[in-house]
Parts: sequence; structure tokens; C-alpha cells
Amino acid sequence: MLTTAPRGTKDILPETSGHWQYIEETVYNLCRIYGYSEIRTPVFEHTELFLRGIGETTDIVDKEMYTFTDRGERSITLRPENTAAVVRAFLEHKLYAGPQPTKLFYMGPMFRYDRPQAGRYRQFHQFGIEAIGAKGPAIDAEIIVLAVQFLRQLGLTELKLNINSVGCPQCRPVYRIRLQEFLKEKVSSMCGDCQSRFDRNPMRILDCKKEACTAHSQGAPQMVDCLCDECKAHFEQLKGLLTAADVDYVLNPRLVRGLDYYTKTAFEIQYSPLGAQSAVCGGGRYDGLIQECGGQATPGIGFAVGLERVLLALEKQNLLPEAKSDIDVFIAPLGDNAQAPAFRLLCQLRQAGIACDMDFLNRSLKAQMKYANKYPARFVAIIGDEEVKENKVMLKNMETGEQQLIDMDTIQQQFKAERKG
RNA sequence: GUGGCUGUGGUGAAGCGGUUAACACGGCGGAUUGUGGCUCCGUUAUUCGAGGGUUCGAACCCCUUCAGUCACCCCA
Repeated sequence: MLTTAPRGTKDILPETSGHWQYIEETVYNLCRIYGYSEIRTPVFEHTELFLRGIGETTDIVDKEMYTFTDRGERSITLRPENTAAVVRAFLEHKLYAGPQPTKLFYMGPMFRYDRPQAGRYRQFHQFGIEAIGAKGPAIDAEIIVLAVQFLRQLGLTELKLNINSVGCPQCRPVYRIRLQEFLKEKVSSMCGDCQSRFDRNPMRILDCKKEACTAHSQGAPQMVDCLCDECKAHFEQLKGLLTAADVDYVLNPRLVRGLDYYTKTAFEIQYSPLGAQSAVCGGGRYDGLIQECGGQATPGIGFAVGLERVLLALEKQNLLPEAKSDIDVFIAPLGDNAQAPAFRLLCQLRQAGIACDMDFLNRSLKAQMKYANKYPARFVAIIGDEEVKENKVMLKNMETGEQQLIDMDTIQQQFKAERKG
């Protein structure tokens, strides 16, 4: 226990931290191009925020939150997702007073008490976008295009974009009733989950993967066919924009996102080679959320990308950059007399922006050479008694094996010349 | 939260009731602290995820627990 990370968490070790940096750079770059600015909110929030923001009947709130009471008797929850927190910050700092829409992105750890599985962890990382203050379908299209470009830019193929519209408070209740009518007689022969869904959230029945249930829900009325005029127009325009942007999509009437706050547009990007946890990105519109959180009625839309899943996908397609830890010079001091001059040289070179390192274990030259070779170091600067006496350095090119004795004071220039040549 | 499979060194693994836990890779050291990448040599698990039990005796059998993994649920 003492030497084991908690269940569902992972250390990101030097060998893979480069992969994360690569993804993070891609995110920063893309968001800049699209006009989104970074927001960093706390990793924990008041529990009520998530209860209200995500919805009390959702699985996330129901069974997956890391909630605890702090020393001031406050109920605190580690964020299971970040939309609610961004909305909170938007209201708290009156971001609505600035130029609209407010276009934000975030990246960081999220926490859900799930049973770990391939592509699912208790602490995982998301990159997400929130565009607040625009109600038209163009912004929907923008963020979907951004998500697609992000994944494509990393080199992923075999991506499938599913889209749907889940309606609004006008048309959804109407649809809900129609759906219940249709399912009424069939519920009894469906799975237990679906039976309880019937009252709580009948739309989820359409999402059930059990064969029996899928069969029964065949031919059920679909949300897309029951949209009110406004929602319908919105959805049609969105599809047109995606087509204009050359983004392929699949209309998936069964796509229902798990969070209560979604309205109109819902989408998900799948990378099926991942197996069961194949959704790498999920998002949608949340036109009621900001009001729900105490603000003025303000439309919003966003998505979240699961970074671990993206990493798994990149691994599968062999798209991860190789880690480079090479240095320009390795300094090899021999004996006590060489320590100070060697250290001095190390500091000088580093100040000049040259990547270098030295032996800290008092090893034999042979051992130091081996180490430098593995590093790998392009040059080794050997400093023994003779060199110290004459204020020189034996600089060896590890690739060619050539070496020459040069002045300690001119090593910088010498080295830079060697480096170019 | 439910179910299946798994758990031996840094890694990949052999051993499946009987004296010192095979082998390979890696790590470190060495072949007279002045020279690497090849070679050779040495060294690297008082111990088999943890705890308890059965037994004269357990890494091997039983129980519990923890963890990993896959799937369900759900989601990123």
C-alpha cells in the first residue's frame, strides 16, 4: 500500500511525460488558432455545484463522486467534470460583462469513483472547450470542427463523429410522453436497468446495448422527428455547416449524453479500436445550465476529450513521438583535483544554454564513458590532473571518436563550432 | 456496484507440495579511476502482491484482502 498509487490512478513517468507534453502543446496551439483562452479552476468545488450542475439523477453524481467533508464542515467534491466549474467561474467573475461569446478551454485532472478498466481511471485528464453566450448553430459547428481537427492533427484515423439533437424544454417533454406510450407495453420484458429508466429517463432505454431491449425499442419514435421548429432548424443548420466544413458525421438518434444539462446538440467522437471505452470526445449544448446555476439565461456549448484515451489511441497507431533526452556535453572529472574546475565548466556551459551534465558518483573514467554513451551525450569533456594543470579540457566527439585537447576558456566557442561541424 | 481472468526480481518469465527459486534482458561494478558503443567476468529475489490457515514441510493447496486486467453499468 505504502508503495502503491491509489486504485485507478497512475504516475506519469519520465518515459511518457513527453507524450503528455506533446498533446498539451497541440492543445495550446489549436486553441490559440481558434480563439479560445485557457481557464484554470480548482480541482475541488462545493458539492452543491455538481449536484445542481450535473443533475442528481445522473450516474456521475449518484455513485461516482469523490466527496468529503473538510475541516470547516463544508462538503467538498473533487471535480468529476469541468463544465459546471467553468460556468461557476463565468458567473463569479462576471465574464458575461466582457466581449461575447466567452470562449474558454481547460485541461487537467478529473475524478470519478468508477471501477477502473481499459481507458477508464479514477483520476483522468480532460481537455475541454466551453463557448458561452452564443446560441446559433455556428458555434456548435466550430467546436465540433475543433475537436475533429485536434484528433486528426495528432494523426488519428478511424474516427467516427456521432451527432444528435436531444431537444429543449419545449419539445423534450412532448417526446418523452410519446416514447413512454410506445414503450409502455414492452417495458416488462426489458432488462432491470431499462425498467427503472422508464420513469427516470426513458431516452436512455434507446441507448441500452442489450439485445432484448434493442429489439423492443426498434421502431420507437425518435427525438429528431419530434423536435420543435426552433430545435429542428438549429439541427438542420448545424448539419449544413458540418458538411460545408467537410466533416463527416453519422446521425445517431440513439445518442443520449449522460449529463442532465444537455439541450439541442449532442455529439460524441468514437475511436472504435479502443474497445469498450471508445468515446474519446463527448459534448453538447447546455442552454439551461447557466440559469440553473443562478445566472441569467445564457446559452452555452462545450465538449471534453479524454486524454488517456487519446494517448491509448495514439499508441495503437504508433503516433507518439520518441523521447529525446540527449545532451551536448558530458563532463567527466577524474580525481578530486578536477572536481571544482569540472563543476565550474558545467555551470558556465549551462549558462550559455548548452545542455550538459556531469558525473556525481566519482566513478572511473570507463564507467563515466559508458554512462555518457547511454545518455546519449554528443561530446565528453574529460578533465584530469594534466588538464587541470594546463587549464585544458580533452573534448571527445562520441560519434567519430576523435578527441582534442583544448583551452578551458575557449571550450564554449570550440564546442559550438564542433556542434555545427 | 456486478462478473470472468491474473498476481514470482527493474522487466519478460520457468518452477505447480520437499534441501541454495532456472533462464533471458536490463542495472551496477570490473578486465591495475585516462577513455564508451563489441567481448568476457562478477554482482543484482533471506523470497514468490499482502495477511491468515492446512501440512513434518508451501511460491505451489484453502480462506481473506489488496492490486492489475477484461467485460457489464456508465462515461472521457
